[in-house]
Amino acid sequence: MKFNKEHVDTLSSARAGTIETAHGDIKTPIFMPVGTVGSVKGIHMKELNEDIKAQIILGNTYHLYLRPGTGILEQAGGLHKFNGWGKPILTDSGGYQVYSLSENRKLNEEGVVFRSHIDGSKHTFTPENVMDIQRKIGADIIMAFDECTPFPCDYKYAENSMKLTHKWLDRCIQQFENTECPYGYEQNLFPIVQGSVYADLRKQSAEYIASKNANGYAIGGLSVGEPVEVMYELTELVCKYLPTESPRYLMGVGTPANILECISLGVDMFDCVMPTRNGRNGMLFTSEGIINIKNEKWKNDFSPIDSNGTSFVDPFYSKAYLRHLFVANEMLGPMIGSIHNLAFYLWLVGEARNKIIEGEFSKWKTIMVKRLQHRL
RNA sequence: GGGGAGAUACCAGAGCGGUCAAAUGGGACAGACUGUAAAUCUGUUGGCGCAGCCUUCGGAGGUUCGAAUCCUCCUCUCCCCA
Repeated sequence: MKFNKEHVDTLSSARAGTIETAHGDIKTPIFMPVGTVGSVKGIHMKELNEDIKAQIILGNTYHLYLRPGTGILEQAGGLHKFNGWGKPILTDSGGYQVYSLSENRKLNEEGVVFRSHIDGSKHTFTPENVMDIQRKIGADIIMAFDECTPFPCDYKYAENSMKLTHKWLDRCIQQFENTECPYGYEQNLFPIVQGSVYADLRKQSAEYIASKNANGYAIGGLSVGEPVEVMYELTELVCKYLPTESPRYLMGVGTPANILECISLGVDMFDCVMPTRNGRNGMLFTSEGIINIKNEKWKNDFSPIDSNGTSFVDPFYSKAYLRHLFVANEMLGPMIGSIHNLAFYLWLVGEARNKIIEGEFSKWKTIMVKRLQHRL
């Protein structure tokens, strides 16, 4: 994998570049739609590709391991062939599930024992087998196994957790180097910075991770409930210690405004369930602000969802019609909401890239952030 | 014509002497959602000067310290038989 950093903003740390992978190039900054179980919920590959213009999507190790299982994925020839997405894929390691499914797991030095949320069966995840699973899934970018710390999190816990994540990283690297992709193309392992909300731990973690000479670096453990200002401060801090010549991935972020702010801090890659989950639940992100399409005020608004939108759904359906679909509990409503939001997110990062290249990013960002947060 | 059942908040429907401004669904309205256990979850849904008070359970009377709950009559609905 190669990262060509093409432009750097003069007034901020924003960068525009290209990541070259075995399944094609990714123009950064980029937003990656989340397809946990191998499916971006409610979205056809054709829409994802042609309409939303996604360049890379996510999958999840924990979920794909449980269902359909690595056996099926190997038989299929990897996730790309299984789900029909020929472009790059990134898989999360299950580190987020250590946090989100904390009720259903036991953590120790060796790894994590999960009690399956599907059938209650027990499954041990270690840095080694998480690498093996991600090899079999066959994603272009695979993530180190980490513990995403909760918020709030006391210093001692954060410190121990960070040290554990570092030890696990070394084991991940070891296993990664001793194995290869069963499908014959290149995979890349991204290490993850932890350290909760503590600046000294974050610095320590970033420096540790940066020493690993990886093809990309991720920032984890943020957007788990801490104030946004804290998230921005720590992202800024961590970016200072991560190599400038490699892509940086801020995991799980975020709102459109979060993304623009963090692009300006030097982040290149983002993923978040927000455009799909919130889109399914009737919350639309637009360049004019946020719409709750279920609200009564849209019932007789026959104007387009977004007349300047980039997806075919935007001028094609009216707000009144989309509201009707949600109120009537029609599955088309959540599908349109998801397509719109994803297309908007991809438009937003594409526009950010253009502005960086044009040297207009900082000015544009300031105006956009205000508009994006406005509630319509 | 004979016999039976019932009328409860926007709708359906519990409640069958006090702990009832009235369960539970649905609907309506609003909110939440950040590496997805989520087509999910939460709140509000008689009025007000709101830790209290006022007016509500088809209508009118009555019994009782106290009635959505018991009695009488009235109005209306549904079911069965002829």
